[in-house]
Amino acid sequence: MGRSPCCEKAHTNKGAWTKEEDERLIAHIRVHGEGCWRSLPKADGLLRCGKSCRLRWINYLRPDLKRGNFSRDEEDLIIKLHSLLGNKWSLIAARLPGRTDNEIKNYWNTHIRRKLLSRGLDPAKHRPLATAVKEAGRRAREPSRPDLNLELCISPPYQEEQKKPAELGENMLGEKEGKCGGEFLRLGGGGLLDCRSLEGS
DNA sequence: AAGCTTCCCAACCGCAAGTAA
DNA sequence: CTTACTTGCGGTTGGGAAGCT
Repeated sequence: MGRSPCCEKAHTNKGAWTKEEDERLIAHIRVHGEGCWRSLPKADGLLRCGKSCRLRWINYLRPDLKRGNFSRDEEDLIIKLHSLLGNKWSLIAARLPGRTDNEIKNYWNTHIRRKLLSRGLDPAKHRPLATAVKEAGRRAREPSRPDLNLELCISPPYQEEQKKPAELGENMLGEKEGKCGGEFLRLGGGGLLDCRSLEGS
């Protein structure tokens, strides 16, 4: 695959976005919609590379973003999804409306990961650290095998076209607010981690 | 109050995948 | 089929805020 620099670095701003830049970006997307990130800055006179514009919009400016603290249910769901999907933050985010992959990744690294470690659990495998180490050794001796096809057991991600949870008084799992996504994930409480079990650590 | 440390999150970087020419 | 370009993803980092001494 060919690769090229995403932008002419000499002519672009870096670092924190100013209010004016935000407003320009929002105005542009209101008129033209999302997409064509590469040509967006040029079209709108923004001294930012397209990548940066896309990131700013997705992670911060999008109107449907929830922001604020993660609820216990969200945290629980993240742990469950992570145990199935691993570090596939975009897939996890697709199942948490209003949350971005970046936000979830940050939350995982700063909160959940630490909680799991302090309980002696391997955040990568969701198993006790000693077991995880043993298993790593055993796997090294075994022939490699493909991962489970998770798409088979996880329902499609939340999509904007679907009925909005707020309108239904339900979350994206089709459940009343306040429940985790066990059924949605076909987990059925099969012994996976529950964030509540980490409380008080 | 000042200096230091830790925490958190927005943003950057590099790579891979997708796709148009 | 190959190349060039764009988009999206995951890992990492910089710096401001908050907490501590």
